Amino acid sequence: MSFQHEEQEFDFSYMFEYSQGLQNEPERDAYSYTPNVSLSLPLGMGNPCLATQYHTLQSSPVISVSSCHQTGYSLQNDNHAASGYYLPHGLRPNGAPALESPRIEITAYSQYPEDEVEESSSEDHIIKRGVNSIVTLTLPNADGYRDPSCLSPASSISSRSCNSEASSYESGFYNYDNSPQNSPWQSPCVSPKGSSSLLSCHHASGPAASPRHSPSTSPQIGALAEEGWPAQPRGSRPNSPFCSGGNGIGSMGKRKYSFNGTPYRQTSCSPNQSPTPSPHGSPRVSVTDENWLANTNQYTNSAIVAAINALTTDGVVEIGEGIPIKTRKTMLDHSTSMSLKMEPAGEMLSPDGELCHEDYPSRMALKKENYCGGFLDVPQHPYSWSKPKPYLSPSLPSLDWQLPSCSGPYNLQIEMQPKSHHRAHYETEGSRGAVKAPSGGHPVVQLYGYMESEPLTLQLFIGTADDRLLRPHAFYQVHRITGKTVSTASHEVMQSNTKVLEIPLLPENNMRAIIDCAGILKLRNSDIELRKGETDIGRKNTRVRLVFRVHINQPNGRTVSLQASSNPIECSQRSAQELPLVEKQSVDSYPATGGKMVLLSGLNFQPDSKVVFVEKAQDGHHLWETEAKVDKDSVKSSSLVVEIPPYRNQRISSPVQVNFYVCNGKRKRSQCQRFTYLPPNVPIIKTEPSDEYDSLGTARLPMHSKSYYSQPRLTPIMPVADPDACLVGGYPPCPVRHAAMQSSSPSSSPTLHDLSPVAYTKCLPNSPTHAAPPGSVAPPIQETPGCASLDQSASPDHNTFMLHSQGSPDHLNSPGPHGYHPIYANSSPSSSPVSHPSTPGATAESPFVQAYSPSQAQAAASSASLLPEDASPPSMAITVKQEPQELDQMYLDDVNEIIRNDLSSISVHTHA
DNA sequence: AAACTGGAAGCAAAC
DNA sequence: ACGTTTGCTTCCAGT
Repeated sequence: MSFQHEEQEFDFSYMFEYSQGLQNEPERDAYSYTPNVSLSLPLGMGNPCLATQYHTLQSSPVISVSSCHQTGYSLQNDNHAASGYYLPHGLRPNGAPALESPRIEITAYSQYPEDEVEESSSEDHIIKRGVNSIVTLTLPNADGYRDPSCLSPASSISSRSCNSEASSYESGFYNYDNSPQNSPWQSPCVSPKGSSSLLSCHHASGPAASPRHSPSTSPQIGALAEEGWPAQPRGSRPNSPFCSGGNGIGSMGKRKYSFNGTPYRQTSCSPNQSPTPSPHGSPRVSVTDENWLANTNQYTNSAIVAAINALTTDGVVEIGEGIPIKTRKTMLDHSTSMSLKMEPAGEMLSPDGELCHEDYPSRMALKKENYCGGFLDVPQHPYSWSKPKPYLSPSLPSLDWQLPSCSGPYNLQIEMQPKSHHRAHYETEGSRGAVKAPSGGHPVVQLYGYMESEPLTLQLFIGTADDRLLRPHAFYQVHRITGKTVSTASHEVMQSNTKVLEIPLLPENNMRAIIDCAGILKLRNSDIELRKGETDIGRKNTRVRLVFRVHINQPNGRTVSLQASSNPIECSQRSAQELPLVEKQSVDSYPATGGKMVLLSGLNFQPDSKVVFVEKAQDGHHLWETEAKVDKDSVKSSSLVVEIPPYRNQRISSPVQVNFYVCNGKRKRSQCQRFTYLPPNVPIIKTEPSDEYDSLGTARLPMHSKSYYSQPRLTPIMPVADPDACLVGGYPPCPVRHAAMQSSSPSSSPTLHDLSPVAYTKCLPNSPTHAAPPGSVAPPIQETPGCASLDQSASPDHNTFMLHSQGSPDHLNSPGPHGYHPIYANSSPSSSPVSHPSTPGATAESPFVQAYSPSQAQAAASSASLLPEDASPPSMAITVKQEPQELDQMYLDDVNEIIRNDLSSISVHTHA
């Protein structure tokens, strides 16, 4: 943490630079995006909102943001769409799109002195900022895979950074954390100089920034300058943008010698980067008033941006026009700034910096256009990818935004989930091939409900699989696979330092794509950790998810963006070989009396494997832990039968969500799997037998498709239901389809986020569907309506709590609405799973919908706020960290433990 | 020959 | 402070 100061300073410098750059950039605007962008809206509309927000924000950024959004929404014709986005975003207090927020801030600063900004609460200023900020977004960053600026620098909380984060959470900031990437807060907060903090987010694009940094910075800069680090060709060792070279934490020592040994590295890197290792996280913790202000500002900006995005996404044209050209330009610039990694495949950078593929099918070109245009609402013109196009319009939702998997008639589903393990390759290695499906084939993604003849572009990026909100993974990048064996065309683009693979979704193929062109690249931890603003730690952070997105332009000019994330994928060699993995469980819930045998299917089970049920408080403390009885005789490497232990309290009046994991040794634990204890009188959820079950040959327990990773279907806790749905713009959530695999779960459920569940819960009750079965393989689970709702409600523990507590009531409450979104948003990630509507068209409104229906943004908001209370008032008190529900806990656990320790909170251990 | 794969050595961080 | 364990990267070699 000592570094913080440095960082802050750096940030400052960055800001400086950035702002300058921005200003200079005016030219770029090239495209005015469309009306959509027009974010104007917000502005326009916004004034009121903004102003309000602004104030609000200061107090609680989150809230204010929400409100804005809502307001915006309400204003808009379609609230839905907007809402959708918001919801997802919601989490981020920043709400806003993480990425954006940072950018915004920067701009603002540049134009407006910090002082002014902070001081002035006037709407005008705000507005301006918003605008500026937008512009800012465009900032070129070059850093490689992850944009410091945009992405959450600190974003990922993971680990240690968590500490700080944790604290932040407590402080109520945690929301931000949620949106790690985005959250401008992260780094910004830290800096004492509040404003500066904002800056911090951005990476140093320029050397200038570096000055402050320790000398070491240079490397980064250099790297950035060169290419954003990703650019390097495989063969050559790319240095990661941040070379570890040496110093700092990042250096971690490892491979310092690399010099000798590995020529690659360092070379490019400047030896000195001192990255300020300290994760920004600390900053959060240390939020001071000043910081707060700064944050607030950011926040505000973020909020605005978010709102804008939302609107934009929706395609609200009206708004768009208001936006200054400049802004747009900036945006463009930004795109330009984006570094694309060139691949042999023939991709070309357009002058703009955009990546173009030669080989990409013409259709794709069209799509792309749509893609770009769509967001922007720019009239679509067919263009070839080769054309330099402004990269994503600002309107596109940030990659760390939580989006629903279904909206209205559309439903984006992962029909075939990827295998739970895929050894990622380092840049120093050759490709290790495309991610495969358990069957030997490849993951399959399909968009249901799309009847147009226009091809669409399916985006794919590597997301996190921890308990926090889904966001681009800092340590992994999707890698485009080409060759004879690859049947799917694709092309890469960089979006906010995250490589995104774009794959055509063709009507002739029923909008179905076989993902045989996506591998996973592992970036050196030291390189990433050195990045400025990066708070995530790479160690043991080896689980990822494939995140798919599709943006559908609507006749009304709006764009519906859907997202589906896969089950978690373990990417480390070792883990894949040693860690137990639970893919399915025959029973998701059972009365507190326990006693029922549950069949677990998965990998790496051993005769001495133990199954441990645990219940944790929101703050991560163990409330209860007991080892279940394993039927040693039936243990197979792929299956294991355990007896559900009785819950510690036989008198529970509502479902209680707990977790369990398989343990092969001290540090060899599977991710936590969810399990719900039901009150004696509650009907048990009915599960359907799974195919696998038979295959296992083991007990005849029906298997739930759940995988650890998979979203919890049943579990109320999980955001499963798709928050997404709620989120989705414009359309009511789709009935869940459950395809199995779906990604569902957004594993993302970040600790913080878990909140969503609450909202979730409420929504869900009605919809029976949410539970999503695991992948295609598993049959959907049948839930009893009652049960489902119950579960969710039950879960209040986690879900609900998280939200409240974390956010600190204030957030949520204050603006009312906001709380909402954030929550949902959070959940959404995970939710995705839930959301899949089985039938594309199905319209059944999900509870969410009702609750959130866009039009009623406010209502929703209010409701949202209400929900939490209802759901789990108690939880409110609780705090902070959520436990990862589904996702990978292994790693997370470690991280969480660290955090806990830091927090020094008292833990109660109850051992059964 | 190139792209995958599987395995493991070597080193540093975490225990 | 020291030894052991764990995890990360890089290499090597086989398919």
